Amino acid sequence: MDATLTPARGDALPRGFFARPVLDVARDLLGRVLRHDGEQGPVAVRLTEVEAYAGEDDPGSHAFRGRTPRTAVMFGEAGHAYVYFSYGMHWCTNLVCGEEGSASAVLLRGGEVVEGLELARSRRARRDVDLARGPARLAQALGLARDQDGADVCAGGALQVHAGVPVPDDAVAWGPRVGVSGAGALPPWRAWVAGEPTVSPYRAAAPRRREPRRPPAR
DNA sequence: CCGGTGATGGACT
DNA sequence: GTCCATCACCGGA
Repeated sequence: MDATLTPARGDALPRGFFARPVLDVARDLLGRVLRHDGEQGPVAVRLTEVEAYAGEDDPGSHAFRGRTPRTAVMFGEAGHAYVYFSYGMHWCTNLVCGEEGSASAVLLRGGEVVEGLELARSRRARRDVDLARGPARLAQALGLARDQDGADVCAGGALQVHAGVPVPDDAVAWGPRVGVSGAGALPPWRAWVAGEPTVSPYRAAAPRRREPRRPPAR
């Protein structure tokens, strides 16, 4: 094989990569390339921002209240995608980690489109740097939705994580999680590549203001 | 640049 | 009925 034919992509990461402690996987996912070969064509994203969720003991995790039909994938084998629907219009993508049953996962929060730029552009967004900036836009750029929930990324299927270029420790930044109430009480489990423009802006989890219900106008 | 807020549907209590 | 692991758009400075 001529390795120079796909110099930047590398082999798909094996299941053993994901079947490790979630913080290790989160850190090591930075710089890797998530590729989805969908019906409309391939799009690949170099991951620049991720967030770790520890499972049933983690108040911020969907697994916190135990196994439900929606979260069943999280309780399964590492190396599968957990894709969930949020706010009535967005899809977000996680990769299940650790030992089976640990329900730990890494939320993919941001990346840089490195393949399929035209297709990603056609799926909306204004500036290229925003195409996969934020978990919902990342999923949208790649064309990930309900169909990919539970997909095995280690089985040679349409969704794979390629080796990419690992990021050295001194280029990895850590900070509080985004959009999770009580995130400050937890260790900083969000990791990103320092200085990358594709990292989503940090916003403190502002408690939703509760407005007293008023009767509908008119 | 910043903060406020509406859109919109499913999971869960 | 309430709560979202969000985003885009708007108006103000």
